[in-house]
Parts: sequence; structure tokens; C-alpha cells
Amino acid sequence: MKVNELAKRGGVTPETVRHYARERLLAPQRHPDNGYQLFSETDLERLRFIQRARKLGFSVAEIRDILTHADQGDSPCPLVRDLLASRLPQIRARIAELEALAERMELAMDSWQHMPDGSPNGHSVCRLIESFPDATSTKETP
Amino acid sequence: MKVNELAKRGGVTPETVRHYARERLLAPQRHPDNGYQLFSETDLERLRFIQRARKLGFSVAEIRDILTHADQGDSPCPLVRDLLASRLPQIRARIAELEALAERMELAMDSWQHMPDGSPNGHSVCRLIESFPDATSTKETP
DNA sequence: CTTGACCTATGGGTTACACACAGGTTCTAA
DNA sequence: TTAGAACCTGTGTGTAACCCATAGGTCAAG
Repeated sequence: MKVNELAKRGGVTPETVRHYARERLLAPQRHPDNGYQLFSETDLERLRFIQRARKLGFSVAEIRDILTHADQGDSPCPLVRDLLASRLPQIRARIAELEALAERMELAMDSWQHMPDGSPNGHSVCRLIESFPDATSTKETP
Repeated sequence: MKVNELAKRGGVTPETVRHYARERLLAPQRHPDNGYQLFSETDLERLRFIQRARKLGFSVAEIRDILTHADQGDSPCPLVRDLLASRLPQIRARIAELEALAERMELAMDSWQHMPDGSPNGHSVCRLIESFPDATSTKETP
């Protein structure tokens, strides 16, 4: 099957399929006459695998590693587990960051209800943001 | 003051300062002899404003708009409020996404405790990921 | 006067694609 | 049979917010 068909069956755009092929996550055969990429059912399974892995938070580069391992007959499972174990805390941290952000935003919206807009002068660009807690000291716990 | 000093006082890297200057969030004077960028105390306040706005989730381009408004004497507050109001639901959605991702990851880690690694064959690249719910149908509710 | 710390501008890298382009191929309907 | 649609190819560009490397100019101190 060609790019478009694989894309439709896999639920992605043709561009995404081409991208994966360029990145060597998929290695389609080539039609000898016209150079078209020809994908097999196995490639479809592979694409679905990629989708699942992406949904689990793996990067394209990581998935390439996993697939390369598997293609060489090694079990990639330990690698997969390690990647997942190291990624999870990062996700948690990102969630905490975003929740703090959302909280700041809501706090801002609330407190700005009761403030005048205030045209800016040399010292106050926009009171709404200026009235906010200081942003310095962000990376104090490395 | 020069780039390094502003960066230190503002708690960012010199590269970040240069980046903001390139993006015209900061408009330092130039030393007539050597072309060095010369920042004032007002620029430091401006940098701190930028930091706070970044922490509130504004993009660099948005902050440029806000500052441009302010520089022209217009109150940017309505703009700020609009941006915030439209950004907040996006943040919430992103949080939900990441929480779902974390949940999938934990679910995977848990269920993989009881599974063999499984060397790959033609049909199973890595049982760990293959055993996972299907990834198709992601954008069904536009 | 030389070192070392600073400055400049420019260009490339990061992520996971999306999009545009120019040109070749295949399918379909008139 | 042929025109046009619909597909294919590779290549290059853009996205966000910086980080890093490079080559070369500037400056204060010893």
C-alpha cells in the first residue's frame, strides 16, 4: 500500500507517515519503476505501535531506538521500562508547573476584577502584571 | 549596564537578554564607540515585567504586543485580560492531557510488573507496548 | 602588552511534524 | 485517447524560545 492508504488506515496524516519514513521508523520497500514507497501490513502494525508509544510519551528518537533493538532481535523491554520510569517524574513536574501557572492566572483574573486598568506611565507598564509576585529565583533547587 | 549585568540582575542568561533585544522586547541604547548594548534601570524593570508575563503563560510575541501598546500610551490591560482568558482553557486542557498521559504510563508500569519481557518476533515488537489500548480515534470530537 | 573576561553578529540545533513547491505518475471519465 | 484529478517524489521552510559555537572586536588589570 502507498503513503495515503497507510496514513488513512493508521489514522495519521500522509505527512506523518513520510516523516516516520524519513526518520527511519518505517522502512518501506520501493516500487522499482516509480520509486513510490510501498508499505506492508507489518508496517501498519509498526505504525500503530509508534502511535501507542507516542501516546505513552516516547519521542520519535526513542521509538527509533526501541524499534532498532527489536529489529536486531533484542528485547527492548528493559529500555522501554527505563525510559518510562525516567519520563514519568518529568511529566509529573510539568503538570505541577502548569497547575501553578493556571492558579496564578486565575488569581490574576480574580484580583484584577477590582482594579482600574491604569494607563501606563514610565514606572508602570500595566498594573495588572506589575502587581504580581516576583519572578526571580526560579532555579534554586538543582 | 551591559548584557551580562542586566542578565545577572534579572536572573536570566545573557543569551536570553540578547534574544529579547533581538525580538525588540528590549530596546537598549548603543554605545556610540563600540556598539555595545546599554541597558537602563527601566530596562531592568521591563525585563522583570517580561519574566512575570512569561510566568503567566504569555508568549514572547504577545509580550511584545503588550509592551508596544504600553509604549504608545495605550492601556494594554484589556488585551492582557483577553489573552489570559483565552489561554486559561488551553492550559487546563494541556493539564488534562498530561494527567491522562501520566495515568497511562503508571498503568503500563503496573501491568508490566507481571509480564515477561518477550523477545520480539514478526508480530510482537515489544509486548509491553503492544498490550496497550488502541491509539486510533484521537480527534473524534472537534 | 598580554591575558582573560567581556562584547558583537551570524548561523545552526532543538521537537514533531505541517506546508509549499516543482515535477513525475497513475487513475478516471468523457 | 486524452485531459484533469489525485496521487507520488524530494527538498526546503516554518514553528517557540531559546542554547551553543564561531570568529573577531573591546576593555580593565597586572
